[in-house]
Amino acid sequence: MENEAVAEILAEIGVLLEIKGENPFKIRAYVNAARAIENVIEPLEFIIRDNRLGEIKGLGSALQEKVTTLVTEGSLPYHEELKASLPAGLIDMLAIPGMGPKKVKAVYEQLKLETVEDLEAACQDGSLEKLSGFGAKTVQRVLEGIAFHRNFGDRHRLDVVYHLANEILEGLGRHPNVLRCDIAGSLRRWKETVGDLDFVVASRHGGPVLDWFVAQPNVISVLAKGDTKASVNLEGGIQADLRVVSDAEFPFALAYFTGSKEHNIGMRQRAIERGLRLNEYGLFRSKTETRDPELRVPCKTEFDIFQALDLQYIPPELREDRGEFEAAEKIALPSLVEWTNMKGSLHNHSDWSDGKQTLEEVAAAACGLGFSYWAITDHSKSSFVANGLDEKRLLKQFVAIEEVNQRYEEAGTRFRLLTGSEVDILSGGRLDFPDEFLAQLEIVVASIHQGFAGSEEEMTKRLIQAAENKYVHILGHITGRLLLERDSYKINQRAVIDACAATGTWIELNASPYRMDMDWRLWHYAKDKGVKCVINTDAHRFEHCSYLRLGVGVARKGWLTRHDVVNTLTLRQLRKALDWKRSKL
DNA sequence: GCCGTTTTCGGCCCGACTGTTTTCAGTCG
Repeated sequence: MENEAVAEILAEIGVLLEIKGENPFKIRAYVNAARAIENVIEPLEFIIRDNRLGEIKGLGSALQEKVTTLVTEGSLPYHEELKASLPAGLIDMLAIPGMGPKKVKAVYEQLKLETVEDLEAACQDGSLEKLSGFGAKTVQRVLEGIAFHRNFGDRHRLDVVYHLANEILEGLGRHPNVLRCDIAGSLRRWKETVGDLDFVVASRHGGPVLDWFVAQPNVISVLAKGDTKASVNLEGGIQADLRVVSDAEFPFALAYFTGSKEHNIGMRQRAIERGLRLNEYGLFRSKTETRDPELRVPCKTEFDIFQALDLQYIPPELREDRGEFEAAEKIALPSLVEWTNMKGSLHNHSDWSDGKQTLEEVAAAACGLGFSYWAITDHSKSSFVANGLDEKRLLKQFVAIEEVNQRYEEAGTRFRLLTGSEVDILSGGRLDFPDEFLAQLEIVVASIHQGFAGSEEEMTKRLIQAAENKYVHILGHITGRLLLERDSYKINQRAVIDACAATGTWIELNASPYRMDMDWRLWHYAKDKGVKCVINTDAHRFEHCSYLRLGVGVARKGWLTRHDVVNTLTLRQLRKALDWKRSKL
């Protein structure tokens, strides 16, 4: 069993224990263990083989035993028994705002409610309201929560929230009572999907700012509004929270609400070790004081907070408690890739297959955005639904691309379109074009678009076989996942990464907000193995050019630097890099 | 269930808001 699956099961045990009303610290031990395993770069299988499981912080003897069982047996009796002892619907109930573990436990034990549907019925027939600890308002809130959940998922793609959040931020910035403001939360950390939007504002008079916030035209309901914070639901089912603090408190509040929760715990612990106390209002020279400005260590920005805790500045993207503290102590954090480092995208479509724009339009858009090159990698012939190109049409496209490039050259512009294909990896692992033909393409991206139902072994083998082809430069969206819609097909990602390392094949970070594939959590492993990343838009229309910016955010989250990302190279350097694998294998 | 320069027990991050309370538990982030 792979690391991610083990982590998922431990986290689920934590949830189940929560509903059971177990000791909260025992629950945290499971959640912590899940986190710790998520952060382990090496496959657990090898760690167990070498008897090194005890080196993972957070795994004591009991959890080491359980993890070993999971990895070697593929399941854990303790987990199975726990699952069998509680209706599965209770976990769904926990997702409803206002329904925490205590309330879920209460409705299960006292009203025998087992599903969200049961809960809804109990709201309507009045039985929930009679339960001690519940009242009319709670019932109302639960009903709204159920409806909300039914209409919208609880997470949102980056393209949906990115502009919305920045519009609100601009509005806050213009408000006369706002001194400073910023986006916090998982959006600032560039998670691939975002649960809610968080804003932090510095102000001397927060009241009018909160009034402005809850009165925005796209606010559909106000969930809470006090003196310093407000929560609203926005159109589209997105929750947004605003927190108002003083200017002196601002950097602390920003750091606190940026999270992650696990990172914050690490920060607090560092403060405690130094005889200090850290919260959203400051870093205090006292073990008990929580708000006294006299005792606050003066910090104008987040930089100062990290410095006060003997750490290099940790960029928001890395604040996941995945090794950033150890690196920041040694001043060894990577200098993360910047959006402005990007020179182009190596996986894009045109109206020759299922894209919307002509070659000329694609070139104009990409060149207009300041890129140096843009590869046209339309689908290959087996993707008939996507109007894939056969050899004959692709040869025609070469000529058309050459014509466009001619015009740019005559105009004295350096911009170039590159020829290529997103060639299908067929069910047996064979590619959709023969090698002799692939050799004529400047860029070959190999991706799976069909036969998703294969076993993990088969799917992994298909990708490895593609990586072993000397003409394939890049493996495209290796898991095939569609965020919030479709899970990955079964695949051993580490084995694929190993094969790419052995063959000099690059792995795509598909920057479509529907994909963000390969996942940021695996880039550290890939980077350690020396595998390069290509951040590609997979653009099908010119608005998608902007995906590159979202992809860079996620790449930063994967600890990647400019040197880890191929398409930061100049066109000349890129051409050299493209020849490397073909000349070597 | 984990952990230890306060090490085998007794801690484990912390504050705002809400609702149902007559002083605080539960939830959330």
